[in-house]
Amino acid sequence: MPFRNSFFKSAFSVDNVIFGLENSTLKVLLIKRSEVPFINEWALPGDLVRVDEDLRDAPKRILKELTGLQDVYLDQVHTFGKVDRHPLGRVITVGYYSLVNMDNLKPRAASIASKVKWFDVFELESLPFDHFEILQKCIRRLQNSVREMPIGFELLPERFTLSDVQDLYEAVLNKNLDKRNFRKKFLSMGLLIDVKKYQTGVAHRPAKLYKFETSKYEEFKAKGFNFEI
Amino acid sequence: MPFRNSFFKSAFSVDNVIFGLENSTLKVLLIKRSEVPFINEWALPGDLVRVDEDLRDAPKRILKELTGLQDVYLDQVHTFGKVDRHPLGRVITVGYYSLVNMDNLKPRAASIASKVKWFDVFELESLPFDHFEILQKCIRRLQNSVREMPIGFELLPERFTLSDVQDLYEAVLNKNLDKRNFRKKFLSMGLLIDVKKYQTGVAHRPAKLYKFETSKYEEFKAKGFNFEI
DNA sequence: CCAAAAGTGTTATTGATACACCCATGG
DNA sequence: CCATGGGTGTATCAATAACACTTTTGG
Repeated sequence: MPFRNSFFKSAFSVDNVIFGLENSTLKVLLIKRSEVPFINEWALPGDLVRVDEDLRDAPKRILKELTGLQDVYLDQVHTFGKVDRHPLGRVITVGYYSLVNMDNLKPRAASIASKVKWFDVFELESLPFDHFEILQKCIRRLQNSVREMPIGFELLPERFTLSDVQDLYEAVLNKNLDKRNFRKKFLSMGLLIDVKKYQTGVAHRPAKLYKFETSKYEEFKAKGFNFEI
Repeated sequence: MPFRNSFFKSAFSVDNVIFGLENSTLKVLLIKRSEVPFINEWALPGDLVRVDEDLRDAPKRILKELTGLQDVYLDQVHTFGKVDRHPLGRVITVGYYSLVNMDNLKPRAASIASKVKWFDVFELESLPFDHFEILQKCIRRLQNSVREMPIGFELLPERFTLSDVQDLYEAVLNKNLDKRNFRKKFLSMGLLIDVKKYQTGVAHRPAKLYKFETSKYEEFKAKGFNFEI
């Protein structure tokens, strides 16, 4: 590898932890690498930050390449900079996580990858580079965020039931929550709008459908809402 | 400036927000820059990360150069990467904050600075580069940390009174707290050891002295203690 | 009529807030 | 004896946690 000593002595990259929700399970989107090192292994999607590109635009670009999505929730989590974290040179990487709605989403292999695939977050046990550590930090950050603010609606379809929301919270926190307490608390926040419709075609009592009140959400975000579930 | 187009197309740096406490006021250590750009202006101490240096070691190095201190509390806060944040080239910077005990501490001008000086955190209104933004993020991080875990003992002398602790919290949070409630709550955590001594030479009833129980602290940190004041 | 998930209230416990006076010392 | 900060307890209110049964639909 001529890498370390040639054009590229040091560089910065971003790595993206893209979360989705499927069957009440928290998923993460990985790519099958088409480049050395770790070619053909499943890893976090990432790329070098271009010299004329704002740092924050790099994860946006990757997200758009892989999913076609723009304007998704995106949060910077931590920067990883061990000298030997990349076997081919000095690369400091900034870890971001984002939340996307998996409905109608067909991630496509982009230039950086030969394949993309969703994986169960809590079943992964290792990843190349320090990607496993990055993933763990992002999970913890997501869990903390979800506890203190009503985040994660990005993971739900446009109209959803209260049980969907609870499933989401249980998937993210990876634990069960009390139904009555959850509903009481969540409804009292006034973030949900009753759309006056019900589920159809389900083999049980159909649930009320809600949508999400964006304006209230922004208000809460602005003054740092304290949400503890 | 030949900077932008010559050896240095892009680089990463760290910037350090070093907090101290003096007269119940939260302070931050700034340096008077001895280099372009912004020569002779007061700014956060920072430096490029060396190619063979772990990211986390860079703020440690700076801290040691300026204060002689090692093993101080250090937390990575955020990475700043606007294309134009540095006028001479592309520099992405990682912001760290640390907490140091100002007693017996004589910060010295190091290679990066002609002078160093403590400033009142809440009186600063602007700084060069995006340092003001970095400072603000670090303040918020410190405030959140202090709210949810018993952090900040690094800012106190080895033996202190309960009022010292309250002063610390008030300085960090920049607001007044109820004395009885504070004491009740703080003592109930069991983090303080009564050293069975009292202040001397004060013109009022002398206060009990405490020291800090490190083992309990580590225990709390490990399981993510929930401290809300 | 059975299976499945939706929906609903009350009680007990815990934690948060608000608040005012006496105590020990130095000067 | 005065000024200064140290030290203490209670009552109210709000939030959290624990807990079980009825309802509506499809098959």
